[in-house]
Amino acid sequence: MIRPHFRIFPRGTPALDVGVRLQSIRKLKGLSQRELAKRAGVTNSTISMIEKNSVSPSISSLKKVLAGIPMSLVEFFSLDAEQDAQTQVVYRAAELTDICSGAITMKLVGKAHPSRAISFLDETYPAGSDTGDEMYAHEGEEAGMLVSGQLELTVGSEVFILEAGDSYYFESSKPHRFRNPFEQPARLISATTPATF
Amino acid sequence: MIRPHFRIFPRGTPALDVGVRLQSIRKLKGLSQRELAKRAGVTNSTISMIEKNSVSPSISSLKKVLAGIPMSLVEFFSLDAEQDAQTQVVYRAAELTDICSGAITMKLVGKAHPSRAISFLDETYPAGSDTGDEMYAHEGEEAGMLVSGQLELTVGSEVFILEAGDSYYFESSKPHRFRNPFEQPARLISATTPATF
DNA sequence: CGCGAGTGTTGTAAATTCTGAACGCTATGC
DNA sequence: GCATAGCGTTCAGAATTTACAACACTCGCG
Repeated sequence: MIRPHFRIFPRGTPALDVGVRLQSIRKLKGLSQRELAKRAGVTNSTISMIEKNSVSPSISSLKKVLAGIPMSLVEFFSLDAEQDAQTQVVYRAAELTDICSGAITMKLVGKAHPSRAISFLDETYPAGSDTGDEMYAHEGEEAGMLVSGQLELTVGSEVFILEAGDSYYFESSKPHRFRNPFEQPARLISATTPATF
Repeated sequence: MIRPHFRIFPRGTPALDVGVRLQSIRKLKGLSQRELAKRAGVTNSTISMIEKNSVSPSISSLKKVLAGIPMSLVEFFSLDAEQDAQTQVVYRAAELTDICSGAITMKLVGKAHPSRAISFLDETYPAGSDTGDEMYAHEGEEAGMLVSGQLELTVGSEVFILEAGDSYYFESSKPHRFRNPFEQPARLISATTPATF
């Protein structure tokens, strides 16, 4: 039973870095290894080794550790899956439903990128409109999600057709452009940083 | 080595039945233990013990096993988390955002229930309104999510105050009622099956 | 400086998981 | 009946993970 599992771009299995992910979450919560260990009911050495990827923890152990955060396994691996999104440009609606079943929030899109300090906008592209023939390229990052309609997004040499529910995240330094060559208006919730327009 | 296994919130520790979940997925794919083991690069005894919950597999092992399905860890635990959702009535915003980072789609709510054939509605409850003093009880299932405002939901003998982002899923046969005793209007995206109104 | 409390990182032994090779069972074919 | 092939289970030993205790380090303080 092969699942097509379409991917627009590669996404090469990024070695599921449990350790790094756990460490970043722990530090985000302002916990030390020992403190988390005490809450979770494990020893600090366990935390240390997991974070250093010198072991592959058992489900029960990881569950215990995460209970000290607290965080569920689903959440953990959801966050973990976002790691490899750093180079990902387009998130298909279906991709997101694999995790949260159907759609995405802006937070999710932005969350996929480690360094985020973005403000979201709600844009509407009437039929036939575009952002100009020349490609934009400026400092910062850019994220967005198409709420309705269809929209053509060009990033670098790649051209994507966004459908409702699709979203994107890319470095603004990559030349990019939006076009709506379709008959329906397109509503896009987008964000840029720093605010360029 | 007994351990209390603390939980901050009840959420009735559903014993994370990795084994049962794996077995059902495997059979769904029409694979035998040996066949899956061969694809996954583990031994059949490993599969057997995992399914019998006689071991708590390591992340690496479970990942290998799931790769033979194929299925990601996120998907596996997402499905696993849906198990205990069958009796779960209220999903807090935090619970859902923890998974998909900020909000929920209706599909997620419905997905939690195995038998789903529901149509969603978008309802608005003005301040002070309710669905009547008598409790509703009809055949089918009911799901929904509060988009804005606050709303009081009574299911059986339990009363919940839904905040924006909270959602619910319950059997419509349980007597239930919606009330908005607050000052703000409440917008609710809900669904019933079969369509009762 | 010396001290105490904090951090993360190791050894070693105990506990757990995984393998490889059995076993018992059922169904099919000769 | 007997052999063959499939299934899931179970056992002893190898491999891995975990606990416990020590270690080295930093920081603030008297």
